Amino acid sequence: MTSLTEENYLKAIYTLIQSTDKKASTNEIAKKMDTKASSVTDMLKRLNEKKLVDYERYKAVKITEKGEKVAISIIRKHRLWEYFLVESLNFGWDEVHDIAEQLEHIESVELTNKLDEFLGFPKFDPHGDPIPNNKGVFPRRENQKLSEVQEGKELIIIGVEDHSPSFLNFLGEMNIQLGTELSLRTKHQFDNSLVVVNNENQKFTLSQKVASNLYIKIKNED
Amino acid sequence: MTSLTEENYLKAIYTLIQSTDKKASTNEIAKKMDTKASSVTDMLKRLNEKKLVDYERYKAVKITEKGEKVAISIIRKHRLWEYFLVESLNFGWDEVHDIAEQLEHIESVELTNKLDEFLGFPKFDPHGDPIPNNKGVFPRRENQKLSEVQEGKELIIIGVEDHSPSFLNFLGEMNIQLGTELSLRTKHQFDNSLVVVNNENQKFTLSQKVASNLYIKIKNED
DNA sequence: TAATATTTTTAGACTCATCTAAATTTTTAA
DNA sequence: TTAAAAATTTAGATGAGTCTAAAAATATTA
Repeated sequence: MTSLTEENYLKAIYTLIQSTDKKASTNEIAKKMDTKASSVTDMLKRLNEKKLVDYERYKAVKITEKGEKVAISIIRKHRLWEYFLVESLNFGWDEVHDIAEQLEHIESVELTNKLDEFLGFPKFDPHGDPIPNNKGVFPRRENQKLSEVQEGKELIIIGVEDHSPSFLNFLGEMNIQLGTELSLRTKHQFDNSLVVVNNENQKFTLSQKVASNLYIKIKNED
Repeated sequence: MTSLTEENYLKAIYTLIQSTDKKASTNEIAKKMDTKASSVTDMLKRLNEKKLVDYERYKAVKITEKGEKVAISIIRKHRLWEYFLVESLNFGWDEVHDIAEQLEHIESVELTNKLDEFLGFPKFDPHGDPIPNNKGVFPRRENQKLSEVQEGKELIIIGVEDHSPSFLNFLGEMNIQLGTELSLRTKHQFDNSLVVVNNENQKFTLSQKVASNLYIKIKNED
């Protein structure tokens, strides 16, 4: 049995290890969980006891296979619920995070699988993040960012890195959503900002920061 | 802010007061919550502190208006989620209780209302229990039980009192579900068992205990 | 109404998850 | 390579929710 709090720690540790490297430090976890380092230490001892992480004091933690399974299950539930909230209940993609944070802890494998089926086995959530299947396998997603694209290319927005409402609202104002097609006109050397054109022939500039938060797929390239 | 545990106590107290009379005793609450009387006392003090119940020691508790609002909100969510699980996800009516017990604590008024809308504003859940609307008002339901019906009457099953999987499975074997129409042939004086006939002309006997767990509406009577 | 039974509450302890403040270990950099 | 800085852990406390065992209050019944 894993408690709600334990599940949240495991999710944090798992995503930290994914995004950075192979281990997560106490301080990193504390920052991500918005808690104190001493609380993290306490929890790491408990998770180690339960064989959900490999932990030795003063050394960064690794997640065990058992712990990884829990983390992936939470992520699966989170993303399926986000999909449900947006596609079935008509929430905006900027409104679903906090609700999904709660729903991800509902415990019932059958519920998760029936929800998955009801939704038509979606591969990506409303932010373009891959949804693991019931075996825990993630679908492959292109990991190229808009900031890495060459001038002249045509591309499609397939995901966002930053999930904050402020960023998502900003994209909304620019008429950018998943599936939006853009053509990259110019890359300014000076600040790495980009000039892009959309399907309605609207031209606008995106800062390096914005571009590095957008996952894209080059058009006609597979 | 009400915690998950506080919400469960309030729900228990509210339903006890509904079903019995005007007040709930410590022991009754303990039984319903499957916990010890001393734990109940502790919780009643806390709920009283928060003005969710009116409590004086050694006296049975009453729920306040504030507490009632919380309880009704939990019941609303529970029943809407049950409806969703059965109607959208194809769960059986005997499988949804435990999952709904978890989902009822998800905190988002907007979610509840959007779910309600998505489901088409259902008035009754899969067990025939009334679903309060977003103002907390319950739809009216006939409260007559099968055990109170006179011989010769035609009736429709509109609800069950006992929600246990064993009872619901038993009904399933008898081909009884919500909406099932029956005609009451005979009432045996000896043990108050009933002989009924369904639409397919199958005749069977129902014990007093079963009959007193079925809510019905007399056919052609409104 | 007094004795007994039942119900309810208190006292004290436990677990989970958290905190602050102080101590320890590791890392960095002079 | 040693001193300072940073990261991490320990010690001790707190709050929510629970428990057992004992005490107190209320209800029952002879």
